[in-house]
Amino acid sequence: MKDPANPTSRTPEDDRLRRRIGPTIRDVARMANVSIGTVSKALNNNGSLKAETRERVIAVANALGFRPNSLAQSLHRRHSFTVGLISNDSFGRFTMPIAEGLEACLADRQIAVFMCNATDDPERERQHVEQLLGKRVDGMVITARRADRRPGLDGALRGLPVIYVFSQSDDPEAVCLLPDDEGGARMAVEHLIGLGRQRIAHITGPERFEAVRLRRDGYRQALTAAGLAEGEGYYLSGDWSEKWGYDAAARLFAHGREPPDALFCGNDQIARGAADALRERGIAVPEDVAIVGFDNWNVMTEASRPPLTSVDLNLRALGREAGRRLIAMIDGTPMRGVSRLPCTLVIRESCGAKTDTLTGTEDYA
Amino acid sequence: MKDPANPTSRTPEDDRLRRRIGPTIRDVARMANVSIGTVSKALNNNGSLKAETRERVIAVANALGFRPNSLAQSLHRRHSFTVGLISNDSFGRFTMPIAEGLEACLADRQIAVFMCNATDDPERERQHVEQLLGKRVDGMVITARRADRRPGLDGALRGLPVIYVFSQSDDPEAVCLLPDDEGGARMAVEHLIGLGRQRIAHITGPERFEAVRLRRDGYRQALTAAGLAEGEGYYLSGDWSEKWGYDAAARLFAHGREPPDALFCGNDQIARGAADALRERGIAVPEDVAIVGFDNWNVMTEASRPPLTSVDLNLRALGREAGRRLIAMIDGTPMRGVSRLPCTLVIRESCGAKTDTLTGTEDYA
DNA sequence: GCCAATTAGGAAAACCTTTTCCTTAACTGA
DNA sequence: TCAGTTAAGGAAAAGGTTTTCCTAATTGGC
Repeated sequence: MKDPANPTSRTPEDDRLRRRIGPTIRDVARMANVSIGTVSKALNNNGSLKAETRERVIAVANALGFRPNSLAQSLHRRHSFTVGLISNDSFGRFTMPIAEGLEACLADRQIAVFMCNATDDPERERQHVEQLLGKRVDGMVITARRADRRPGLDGALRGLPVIYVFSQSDDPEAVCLLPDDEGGARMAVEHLIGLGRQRIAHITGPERFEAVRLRRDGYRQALTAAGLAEGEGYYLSGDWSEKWGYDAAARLFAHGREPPDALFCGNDQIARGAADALRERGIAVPEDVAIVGFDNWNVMTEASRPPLTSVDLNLRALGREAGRRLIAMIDGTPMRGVSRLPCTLVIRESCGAKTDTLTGTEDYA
Repeated sequence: MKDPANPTSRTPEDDRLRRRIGPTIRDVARMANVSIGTVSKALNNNGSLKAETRERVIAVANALGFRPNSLAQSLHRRHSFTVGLISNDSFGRFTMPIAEGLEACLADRQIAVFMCNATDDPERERQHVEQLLGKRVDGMVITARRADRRPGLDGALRGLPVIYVFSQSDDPEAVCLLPDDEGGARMAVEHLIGLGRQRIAHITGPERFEAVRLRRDGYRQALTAAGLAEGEGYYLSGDWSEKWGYDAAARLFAHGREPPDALFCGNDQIARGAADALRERGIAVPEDVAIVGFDNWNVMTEASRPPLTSVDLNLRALGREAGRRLIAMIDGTPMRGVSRLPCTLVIRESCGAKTDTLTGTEDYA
């Protein structure tokens, strides 16, 4: 049904197509009476074109609502301006702030983020990696893998920039970004010592978490540095729940022997549970016992009575930094090894100091 | 520096390139001694090829680790197998389960999800939409916009499938998917009535939220249907915090007049605050007063004493359904209007019934 | 008024696949 | 043996853009 009088006129059916798909660079070229190469040059501000031509082309492109096809651009440029984020906690409480920081950083550079949830299932992870590689992502971020470090994804992604955030890899060459749990704990306990506390107990989560071990180490370092002894039975490892905090505190204060004058807790839920236990026993917080939590999860810190002093992992900052490093790697800067970013101590009422915010010092491992 | 004896041999420098970028269909074709068309046919299982050829090509492709370039495929197929998700609560507590459900549904169909955070800023939203359109997404999901409905994004995305989840649009044609707040509230209150409660109060969040108004309506419908009157001062609107729940409960039970025998709360934080207030007054839950919360946020429901019965919004299911509908729209099925998905009542100890899970009936508006 | 140098813009290859159409060869049946 | 099918696979266009190379036109210098 082609019009033999005008063989180039694919306008009728063409137009209908375009309406669904948007105008292409050819449409702009035709309207502006130039070649498609010229349009490209005008829009990307290179080549040598008369100013008038450039402006005219741009005007036509705007009038038509032309939007360059990123897929075609990527195909040619060998960069997709796209990265993948593989989460393992089902987009949980930890992945969210990381994703937010990452996305904010990358969005500034016009890089979009594919979000995938692998739920710690190696097979799903593999599928996602496969898909992302097919889509030619420029880089990849892996977050919140479980304690048990799995072999890297190294096989498939030869040379592709990858960064593990809040998560580790077996590969010593891998780039990992983590919060400085040890430093954060040390800071919290030093703060308590600075407030005159001498008998500081530590109630925390399951030891299979590296974070638990690191926070414990930080706790002990601070005690040792101040010449304080760790009281008998003052280190209590359980699960991450309020109930455990409540029970552990009850245990600490039920004994006949001298009770602690401060509790450093492995997370805010534990801290809140402990605070509840003390309140029910008529032990005043912070007067009799100071409490410091970990995570600075405002749902907990603010609802706790009194509001909790807590260590913030700065996950948003972690995400942003991951974005920066990934961009650097994509731009060719070589990177390797594990870095830890400082935590921040957010002071509220439960420790007896005046409200403040203290940030740890950088401590790259 | 071309080898005149073998003009097609781009192997030396070519190979180095390939190593970074991976083999292309040409490499497979060359290795298998067939044309690229044949490779394509072999891998996509169409065209007419001898079984032996097909297998040989596939074997070569595997050996080379060939991974088709999605960008090139999309360019040709006019489908990118990609959708955009624009969140407005900074990947908050509500977006995440929705995203999880959506991703799970779409991943089954090999569709990847771009996640963008607009933080309720129209300008950022516009930028993200622009970027996504450039990337030629097949569809778009908008979540968790604020109460104040903003004009649709309708201008730019002529004809692109868009679905609003947990969020509304001015455009009456827009496809919206929401939880059935009203039905969920009705179910909760009917459940309390069924347990013999007669004086049921409702402590809830700020009235500017449509969810608050709908839950209140459901509450009143259930009372009316059972021939019960709403007690004087039994409806209390405040903020979403534990503190408000605590204060409101204190107010309800401090008065000289007859106290409620059940509390239906607008969210779990309020419910937990109320439970704390009652416990401190020596009022037994659920014996003296039954409590039902809303959101079924396990951090709250499980830490509350006793554990909270609560209405689950089924956000994961909402996300999955959004995925299904988006796929349908992409496949050409026309859709419009607002749908609401049923909530589920998760029964724990705070209401005095035996542990159970009840799902509301479908109720499409 | 002529040659060289510069400028403006076009043509076409390249990026990687898919798909349509076409050619060749082998096979079928008479 | 020959015409007519069918099977197998190749060639090339298409998809939308960027970039390199090239041509034509303009300018400047003498």
